[in-house]
Amino acid sequence: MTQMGLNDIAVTTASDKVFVDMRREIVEGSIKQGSKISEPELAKRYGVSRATLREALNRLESCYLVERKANIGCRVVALTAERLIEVYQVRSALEGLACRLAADNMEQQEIKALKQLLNQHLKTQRVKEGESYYQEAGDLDFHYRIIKGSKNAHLIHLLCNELYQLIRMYRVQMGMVGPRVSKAFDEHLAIINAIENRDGELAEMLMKRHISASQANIQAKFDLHIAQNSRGE
Amino acid sequence: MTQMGLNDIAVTTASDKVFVDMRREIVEGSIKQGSKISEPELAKRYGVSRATLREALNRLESCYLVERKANIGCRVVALTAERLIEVYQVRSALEGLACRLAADNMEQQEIKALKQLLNQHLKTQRVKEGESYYQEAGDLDFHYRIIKGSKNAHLIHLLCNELYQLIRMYRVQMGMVGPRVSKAFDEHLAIINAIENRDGELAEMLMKRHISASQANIQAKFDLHIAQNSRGE
DNA sequence: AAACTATAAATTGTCGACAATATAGTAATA
DNA sequence: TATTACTATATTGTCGACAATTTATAGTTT
Repeated sequence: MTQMGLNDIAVTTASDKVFVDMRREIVEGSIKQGSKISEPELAKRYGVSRATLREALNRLESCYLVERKANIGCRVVALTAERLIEVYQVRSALEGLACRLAADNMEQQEIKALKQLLNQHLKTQRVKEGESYYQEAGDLDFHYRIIKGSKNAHLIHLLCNELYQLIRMYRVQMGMVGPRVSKAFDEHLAIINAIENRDGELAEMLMKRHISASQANIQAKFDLHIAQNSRGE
Repeated sequence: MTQMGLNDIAVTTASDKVFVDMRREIVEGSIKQGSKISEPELAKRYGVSRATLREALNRLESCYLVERKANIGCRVVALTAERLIEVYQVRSALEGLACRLAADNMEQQEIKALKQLLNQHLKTQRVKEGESYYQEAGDLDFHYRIIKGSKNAHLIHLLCNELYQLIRMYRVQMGMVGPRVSKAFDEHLAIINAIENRDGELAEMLMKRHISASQANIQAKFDLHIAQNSRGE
């Protein structure tokens, strides 16, 4: 289950590769948030020309991981509490929509498969208590499947390709591991049940709540981080 | 009121200019929807190098006006009925959110100014009956102000910079002039009233309906177009 | 005649170098 | 000492050329 479903882009060209690599490094924090990006330096580091690197930077900008200013340059996005709220407001609206559409458009078979996946998560999770990378991947996978179930290509692109890396970045860098696993599991279950009953309205509401809970969870970690850092730690 | 509020980007660099020019040509249809984009040809036409043109193409891709495939090239987006539905589902969710947030976050002064703008539209519209370019610009302006009133930077970017050009493209190329002006005006009025009363829930609902009506309106023109074209016209 | 193969042309991807702009450092002035 | 003006350095923007890939063409085979 390595990076499963994360982004099924065929990596053909050199700039594709640089894009995928940099994206991982930014999300995971090896390229630090808020840091300036030097084109000559990174081009050398990845062994490509500046043109190729810039192509990758453009795509990173498209998924909100870097910000660009003309004649000034590129910066890795800074994870602030304000931005977290903004992004989650958008995410909630969009995934709520996706979930409502999924209730109408998911095939019976897709629903069944997703329920099986949930059961499987339950097992693995119980076994690998504490180590929640599986949960991280599993949670993502769950959301991905529902989004795809909406059958709205534009929405799928918006969430899976553009927005999700930034959300992942928050989760990874805030160290989202842990205690929400079982609760999140129950919420997932309720959502898929609503979808199975073709109750779009309920599915949308449940998804929005689920995302709100997730946001609150990250927010708490965030405030903790801030407190630690302001203490000069 | 020329292109007012459309996109307040400072056009400094050469690729900026090419981006803005091409965007206009695509939206207005002088570069035809669905057509292949030849980099050498367009670079010559705009008098820039391919590198500069490609930079512009990347940005056009970010606002959904062209689609790119590795080693194959760039195509102008094709306006299909399916895509219209998809885009408007997303737009409805996002602008609904924006409207709800605006009810909380718009300054009293902004609300007042927007009401004045509406009154002004009413006058000009009555005078210039039929010629609805003003309405087109006015409608956009109304939506822009509410979106900005949400004070959610991510949402503002998503709608104003990324999504709106594609929506404009549908409206312009479907020849959206006309009979919906007075109805739309009343809907605008109801929305701003809800915002003034700080009733976010109602404001969101009204905005979603307003957008649904707009969609239905475009859809009708679209079906007409299809019918005409299939008759070999 | 249709379908497959091989070659030629054209298009996109990538590179290194130069031009334009911004930043850092230094000297001069109040 | 603080501030401005200027110079030098570094960074980004743009260009033209080459490499890799795709598309079009011609030729061959069944």
